Amino acid sequence: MSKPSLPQGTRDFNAATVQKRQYIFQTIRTVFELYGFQPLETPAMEQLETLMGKYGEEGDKLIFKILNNGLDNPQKVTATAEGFQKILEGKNTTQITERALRYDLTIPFARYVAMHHGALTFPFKRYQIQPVWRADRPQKGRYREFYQCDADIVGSDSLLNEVELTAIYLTVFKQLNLGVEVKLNNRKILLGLAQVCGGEDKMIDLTIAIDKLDKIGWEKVAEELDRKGFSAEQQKIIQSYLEIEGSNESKLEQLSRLLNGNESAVKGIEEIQYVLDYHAQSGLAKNLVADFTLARGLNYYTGLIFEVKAIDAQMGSIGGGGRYNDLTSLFGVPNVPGVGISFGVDRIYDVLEEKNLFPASVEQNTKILFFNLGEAEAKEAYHLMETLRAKKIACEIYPDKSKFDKQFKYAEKKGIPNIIIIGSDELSKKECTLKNLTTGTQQIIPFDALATMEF
RNA sequence: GAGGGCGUAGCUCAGUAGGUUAGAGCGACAGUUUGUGGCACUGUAGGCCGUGGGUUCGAGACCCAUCGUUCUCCCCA
Repeated sequence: MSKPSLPQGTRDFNAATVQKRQYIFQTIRTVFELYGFQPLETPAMEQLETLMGKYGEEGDKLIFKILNNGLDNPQKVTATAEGFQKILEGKNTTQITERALRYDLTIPFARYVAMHHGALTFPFKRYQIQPVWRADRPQKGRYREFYQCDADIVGSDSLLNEVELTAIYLTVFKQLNLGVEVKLNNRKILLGLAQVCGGEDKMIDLTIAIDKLDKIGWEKVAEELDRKGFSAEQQKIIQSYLEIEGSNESKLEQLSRLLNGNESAVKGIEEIQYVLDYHAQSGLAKNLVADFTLARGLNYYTGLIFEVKAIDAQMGSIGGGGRYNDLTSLFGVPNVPGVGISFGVDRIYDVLEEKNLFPASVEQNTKILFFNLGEAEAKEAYHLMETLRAKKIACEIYPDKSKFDKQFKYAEKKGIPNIIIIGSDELSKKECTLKNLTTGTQQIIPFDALATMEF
């Protein structure tokens, strides 16, 4: 028997970690509900067909596929062999795999809306907090199993939704006490730029190239644009576009001048302006940054796009989202516009941990440990615990009659702040000795007085 | 998908140019102390040196593969 191990990129979470993660989940969940979103859960696995082709070529490769059962069935050897042949040719086949682990929460949500659109009340607002799986190579801030927390609104074109979703970002990170920048851009602006520089069909090439700006620098981006056939004049516009700096106000103005008159860009600028205006008074507005280099890989986005970056942290984006006009048409139900955001809990955790931003209070534990000094004493302690627990005071008794030393050390290790000693003396006087381990002080408390105390 | 670093006790790590029986600190356990912890002292346990193969008279050290981990690229949360 070899040593047990975990699959690559997966983790166990100990008590302290779970509590800190719950703190993040709870913060996000509470804010989602405060904005009128309701929960949804979908299965860990989906039909492979539901997921394939939705995340681009790279994405397809990163989907965890589930091997069909019964491939070794002698009656199916021919079909299985055929299936493997197709796999080797790079094709997918239900003969080998027909299910896969979900890759994100947005596509399963779109599938859900498509399946139930007749029964849902629109606008439909749902939030979803579940793990997703990607067959990516793990590294810092990247896992093969990680949680996303999504909130989406479908069935409404209103920009008020974008306003609310950005407000959710700002509120959650304020509550988590984490400094962030919520970047805003608009696919309509990128489309406008593409129209001005070489045509709509080059939009994808263009966005991929400019998305790399902060990584490889303008020189390399220009090289790539050259390869993709952008003229010197077009590159000059793109360069000016990327060099836009200043306040949000000033950036929008510069952009407006640069792409003068382009209908799509004008619309995109107005939409960003709309969201910024709504937040102008809030005090959190300073964290909203118009960033025209933001592209986002998923090409189902059609309007405003968002990305959240923690300030002063070596970590990729910790959240992202945007508007998609027609996601459910992938599943045969057209004309359901939507907009959504996502929080990457695992990365948020890593950043909060690195910056030491978890409040001490998240590590909830036992408040009182009753020492075990024998059968009769333990029984009395048990009755007292019932009273305390009814008052929601977490307490426990050391299960074995052991030396003081051992019981003290147990309390210490678990970080239990108080211990109660009931020995034969106390038992006969109907009182107990309460000791605070942090201060070292102790007092005698009558049994009936215990339940009225605060811990 | 491409490339690099690392993997020795529960934890953090030593282990020189391959050479007998693989070490330390912390932790755990026991005792000094059968109703008052944290300190100290004494002692004890704990290792298929990630796994499998190879080179060698001899491998924890070298080679190959594999798994895990970490970092970079790609892409992303």
